[in-house]
Amino acid sequence: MTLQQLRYVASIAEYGSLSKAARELYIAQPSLSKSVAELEKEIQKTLFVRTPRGVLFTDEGTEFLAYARQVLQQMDTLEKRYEIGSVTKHYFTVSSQHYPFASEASHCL
Amino acid sequence: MTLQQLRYVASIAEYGSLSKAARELYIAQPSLSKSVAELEKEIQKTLFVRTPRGVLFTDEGTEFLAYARQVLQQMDTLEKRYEIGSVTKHYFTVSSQHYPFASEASHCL
DNA sequence: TAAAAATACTCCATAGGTATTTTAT
DNA sequence: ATAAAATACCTATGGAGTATTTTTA
Repeated sequence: MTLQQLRYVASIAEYGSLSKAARELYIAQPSLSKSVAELEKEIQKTLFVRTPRGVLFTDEGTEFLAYARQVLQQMDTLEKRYEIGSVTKHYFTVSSQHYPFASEASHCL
Repeated sequence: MTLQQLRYVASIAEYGSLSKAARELYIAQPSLSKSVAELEKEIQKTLFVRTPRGVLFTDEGTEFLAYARQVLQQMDTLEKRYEIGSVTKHYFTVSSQHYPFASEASHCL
């Protein structure tokens, strides 16, 4: 059981479906599906029932979610304290010189 | 920052040295060393000073430890609730037939 | 000067990806 | 019929390994 899996379950609860949660998490739906399937296997419990409209949490799933949120909250507190300028926030910058011929070329677009 | 890293820091605090903690955790000392080095780099703080007798936690390290233990405790609560017969407990069994010649051979040891 | 820790690699397990099939309304 | 989830397979990152060097009371 990993923190990632707890985060995933929390997101699925928030968005109501694996597909939506995957989109929000910027991961592929099958990756998310597999991750939670492994978690369910590990704890030997079904966290939610799958329907063509999304998922519905079981009672056990709801209880699990409560525990998961406790962990995530403590982790959040820790990260807030120590990763203010987190490494996870990346920036991508492009810079270049000004080439007059490029301005000319752009007229062709 | 992973749960593993938090567990590692907690163990190092408990045992007072990377080597001892590594032994208790059943991992190699260099693996542990690298793991905590990466954590320190991530949070941009030195958790403990290294001496030839082990480590001494800094004030910042001690504070971090408190936060880490909060997370670990919640995780522990969760795991206690859901992993009673955890997958992490493996068993290794060896079985064989009885070969008379093997008994004979053992006399040569 | 001997212990503890750090460095330099190697390897492999697994998290995540794409393509596709199955399922249920 | 269609959107959601599951399955199958592939790839690559990083966690853990061994061997070795560096450090300091």
